[in-house]
Amino acid sequence: MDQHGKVSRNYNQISEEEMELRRGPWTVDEDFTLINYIAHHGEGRWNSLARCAGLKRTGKSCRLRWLNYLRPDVRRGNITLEEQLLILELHSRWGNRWSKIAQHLPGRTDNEIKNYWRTRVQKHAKQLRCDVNSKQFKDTMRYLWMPRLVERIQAAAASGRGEGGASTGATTAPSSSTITTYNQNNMNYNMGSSQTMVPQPNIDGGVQMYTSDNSSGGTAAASSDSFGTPVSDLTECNYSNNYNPVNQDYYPAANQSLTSPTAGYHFNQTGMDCTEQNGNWMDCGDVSGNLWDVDDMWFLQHQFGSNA
DNA sequence: AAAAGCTTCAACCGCGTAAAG
DNA sequence: ACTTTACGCGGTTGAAGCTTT
Repeated sequence: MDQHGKVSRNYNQISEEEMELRRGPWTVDEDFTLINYIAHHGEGRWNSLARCAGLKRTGKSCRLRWLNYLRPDVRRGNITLEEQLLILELHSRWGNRWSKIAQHLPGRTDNEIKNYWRTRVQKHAKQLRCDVNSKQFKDTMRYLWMPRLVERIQAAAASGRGEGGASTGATTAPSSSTITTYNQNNMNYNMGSSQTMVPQPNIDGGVQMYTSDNSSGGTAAASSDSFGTPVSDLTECNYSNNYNPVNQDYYPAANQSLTSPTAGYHFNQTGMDCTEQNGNWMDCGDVSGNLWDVDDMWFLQHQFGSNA
């Protein structure tokens, strides 16, 4: 038997109970049992924990349930703009190192980030008919999506001022004073009062952590994040809207007259400004056939001469 | 209203590796 | 030094919910 076989058997080694090991979704009772047991005895030693707690589960299953779901500091709900930006940045740096990426997103699990990547980002790559690992796609992320995200964060922060709560907690955009510079590998995006961003030579090559040094991005925010967070990922282009974390509604931005994020950027396109086309940048609910695609296709074709 | 298709995400699996014996 | 055990990571799956037709 190989190593894997051994491991697999170890988690299920209680032969007399093997037949009655439960699998699949956890029940409320099981959750309660696990929470209670860990509250009294702590984590770790998952196999014995499962046995001692009287759970008909493998240690592996208990560990996963606890880490990804029951842990008190786990954040659940929609990935915020800052988190999206961070995920894109860190993934471009580390690839599918989900747990490593998750370490920089307090309260988020590697599983959740992985799911986000697969369901949102990879889906988008698929729609653009390019490989998620291709240079084209990576550059599209870097030069198109990430600047957009930065601008959206900035816009959210701007409109959030005076809204109360819009800059509290990790679920919302940090204030503009928090966001100063977004560093990518080779360039920075200034996040001053200007709406446009100009790539600049990188200074330190580091990753700007929007949430980590701010206590609002830590576990405190996690525990208070029982309400959802903005539905605002790459594929849901509510750019013309803002999110009210209090009532969880989107509302039209009052003084927002944003141009395309690509406008003012170095690869500014002509004749493709989405604002010109419909007067409402990315006024769309989903990516399918929307302006993201048009923009992205344009970018891919002009930047690389690709027929992606 | 119902069926079909699609999306999301919790849970599982296989594997590598560190720690313990 | 070798074997066994435990843990953690990344990939994959499938059920449930949602959307579209």
